[in-house]
Amino acid sequence: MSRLPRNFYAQHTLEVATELLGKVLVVYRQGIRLSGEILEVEAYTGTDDPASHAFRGPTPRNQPMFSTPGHTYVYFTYGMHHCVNVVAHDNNGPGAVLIRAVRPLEGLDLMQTRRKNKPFSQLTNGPAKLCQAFQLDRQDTNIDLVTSDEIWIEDQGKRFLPEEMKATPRIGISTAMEKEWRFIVL
DNA sequence: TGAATGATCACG
DNA sequence: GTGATCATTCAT
Repeated sequence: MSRLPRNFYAQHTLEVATELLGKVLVVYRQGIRLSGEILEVEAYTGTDDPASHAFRGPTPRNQPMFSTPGHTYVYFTYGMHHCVNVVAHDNNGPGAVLIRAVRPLEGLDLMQTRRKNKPFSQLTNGPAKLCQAFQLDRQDTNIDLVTSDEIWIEDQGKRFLPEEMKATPRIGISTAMEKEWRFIVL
């Protein structure tokens, strides 16, 4: 159960994205540990990526994407949903990896309550759904996953073979559909 | 297939 | 200040 170190996040955004599959997102609050195995991610970079929030340069919202690798970037969208990213880049940024789905491991009862008693298969199978289950919002943006005592990512030794993973176009975007920067576990 | 629902940002 | 857009979810 080792927490991912800074140098894990300080690699190319695409590299971090694929390596995050199988890692475990942990939120520890009020004595309760919530966790889930990451099964789906998307990479977003900068001026080479029109679909990225950082494409047109830094703004108050996307500022975490330009900061030190290993921070969170949580944004609010569609007037009702939150999504959580991991800041990752090997230069001075920007770059982040959107966590789109996890497999619940710990804290399923609390997750199910927060998800309005949806079946287990639908607790964390979407970027805004998992933020509901883990109760992540804008207060949780720009948190350092390397040093925080509330949010971090662990390597529990899980590895996927190349044939167990797949790259596809990203979901819900209107540009850069040719980039296959969504990575899923089959 | 479309409604919900409001922050964000480019523009001027 | 205004309007188009939005890295989504859910019910119809």
